[in-house]
Amino acid sequence: MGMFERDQQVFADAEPLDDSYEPEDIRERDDELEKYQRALQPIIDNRPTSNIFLYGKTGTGKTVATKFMLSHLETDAAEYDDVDLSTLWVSCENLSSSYQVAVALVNELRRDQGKDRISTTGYSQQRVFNLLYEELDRLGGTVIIVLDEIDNIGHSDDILYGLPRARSNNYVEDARPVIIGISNDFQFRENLSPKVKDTLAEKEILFPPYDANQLRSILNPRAEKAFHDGVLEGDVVPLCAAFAAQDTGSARQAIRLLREAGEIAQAEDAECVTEDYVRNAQDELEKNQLYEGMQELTTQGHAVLCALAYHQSLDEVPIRSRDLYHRYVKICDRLDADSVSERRVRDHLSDMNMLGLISVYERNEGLSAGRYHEYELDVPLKAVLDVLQSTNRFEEVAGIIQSTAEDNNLLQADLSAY
DNA sequence: CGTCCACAGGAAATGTAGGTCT
DNA sequence: AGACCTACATTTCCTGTGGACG
Repeated sequence: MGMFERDQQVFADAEPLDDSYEPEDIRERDDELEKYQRALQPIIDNRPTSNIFLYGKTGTGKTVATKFMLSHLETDAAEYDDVDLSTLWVSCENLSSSYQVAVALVNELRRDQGKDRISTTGYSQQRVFNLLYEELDRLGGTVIIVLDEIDNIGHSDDILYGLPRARSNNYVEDARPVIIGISNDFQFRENLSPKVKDTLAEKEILFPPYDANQLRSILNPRAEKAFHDGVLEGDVVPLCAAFAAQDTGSARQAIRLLREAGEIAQAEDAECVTEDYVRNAQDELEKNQLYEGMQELTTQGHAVLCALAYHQSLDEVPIRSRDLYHRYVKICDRLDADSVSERRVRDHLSDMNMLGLISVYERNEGLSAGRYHEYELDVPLKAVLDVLQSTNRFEEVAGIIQSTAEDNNLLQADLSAY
């Protein structure tokens, strides 16, 4: 008997629970899709088309709706000889500036030609823009440019200024760029420079978070395909929907939860997926997220975390940033590592707060002691120490902290909670 | 009601490491 | 080789601010 056997007790076909799955119809987004369609209609009519911006948190259907609309648009456009349409999709997930987006666009446009990809540094911005206009012109016709997760470029929004004007400024002659921007961040709109704002936000479509009912309606058809009949207990889908709704309202989160619950059930050779598996899945996913968050910190981040863990092990929390900084410097000295400025440590602390690793309390004692923040771990000390101990550099220090914590009986409660 | 503490956090400068072009 | 480009972490400099105190 092999170590790996095919085991299909629970899943019939896990694909509908995959992140990349594209359902053939989109549920609970009728109004948004209708708006979207109206915004794209001029392309078929060969009329000038506004740029479109989609806003909404992750997992609210922006990307999936766009893929859906574009694939319909492409098939329908093919029916008309005088409509020349191409689409271009760039995810800005790892692109932090207009420059990088422009490079990515050029490389995407060059992909099917034999031409070389261009490098991500070295050229001047104008040069990259010129290359981009050149490629666009060669393509010609209406070119839909989807910039997914565009908020990643932050304040550097030159490309959003340049592209929409490329035609009116005669940078391109044969191409009509239409930009579809997708943003997870509401505030992105506010932070755009004014000259960009009015051109770009011509048509805006808002994707609000899903509520529990909507999530159920999204999950049900997928669940039906993914699992064998009768495997899912009645409460499972509603519970996944409820967890995701009260947390983020994200369909992605709800789907992951459902899949994880199924995987746990399958791993345990269970006959059916019960509510308990959903709860386990929720814990498991949360735990993974925190572990990953901690592991991906830089050495400096680890040192800051280590300093906080030290104070936690002495039960000296919450601790104000000044004292934490002193401890951090001592730890760096001991590890023979460079230490960074207090300002930079504040940034690391703020990052870790965003990740949900630590909690911040604002204190204010007026003119006697001023304003300051106090910090404490928001994850079990044991979990932090595990990560640090698996990081060469911190192995020894983490060991010392662990024994201190044991002396003070500060680890037991953690283990049961984790 | 204004003052003023001690830091939070914004903005810009700096340094180092990548690259292209002529 | 030297001029000139961006990226990214960090430093430097600074303005903003909530509430206890007077």
